[in-house]
Amino acid sequence: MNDTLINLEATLFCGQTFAWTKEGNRYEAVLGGRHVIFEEQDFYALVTEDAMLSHYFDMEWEYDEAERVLSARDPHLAARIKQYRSIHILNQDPWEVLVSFLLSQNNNIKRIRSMYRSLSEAYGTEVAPGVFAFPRPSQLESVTEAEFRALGMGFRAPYLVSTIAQSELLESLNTLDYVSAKEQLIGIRGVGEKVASCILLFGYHHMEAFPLDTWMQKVMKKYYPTKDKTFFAPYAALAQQYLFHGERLGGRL
DNA sequence: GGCCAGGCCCCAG
DNA sequence: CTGGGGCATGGC
Repeated sequence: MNDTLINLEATLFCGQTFAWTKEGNRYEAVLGGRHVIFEEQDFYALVTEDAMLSHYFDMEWEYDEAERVLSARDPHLAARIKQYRSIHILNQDPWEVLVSFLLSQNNNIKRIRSMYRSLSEAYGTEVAPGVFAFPRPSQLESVTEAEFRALGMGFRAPYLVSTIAQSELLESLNTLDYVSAKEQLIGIRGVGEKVASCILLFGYHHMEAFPLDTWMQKVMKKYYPTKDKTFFAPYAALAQQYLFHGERLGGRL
């Protein structure tokens, strides 16, 4: 792990998590009820001695090899990888990912982050002055649809209510394969193909996932009109993250 | 001040 | 099974 590289800025703000803030070179979030705050230059020392964070930041996966394989396969992707290396896929709490991406539909990343914070401040545990954890299912089980609407959740409010009632389903997904787990998730109201893919990728590290949102559909049409996710196998998810992030921030190279 | 956003549900053909 | 309208809200 000593020379494992990570692009913290891109990893934490490429749309896979909505939990982090950055001021100057200081990163801050609440992970597993724990207030995590560090300066960029202290990151590698921190993850070396902290197993929970090392796992969260996915410091042991084969990013070097994956970046090499993907770069060799396609010049556009190679340019994106060079531009943003090394984005990691975080190991997040499936519950937070499920709710975050429920909120994501017909929405923008800025406002998803704001809604994530609203839920935390309204129902989560305060772990430090003014710093709130994302609420656990038990903290939301008696919240009504009207209360979620009053908090600005809009048409997603009923999805939140029914999802909270089904949250225990997440426990059973660890042992399922990708296809079976996705079937289970799509059974939840408000969870479709795309959101289920995101949950399985960001919450369960299924690196064969390939979420196709509006940005990725543009990318596929523009650069890969005759291809699909199999072109990027077995690293489809990582390719997707670079292509998505690059398209959002950089536009055409 | 319209337009649009990491979609999904629902209903018509 | 495929296509397209509707949906709450706020950032731009």
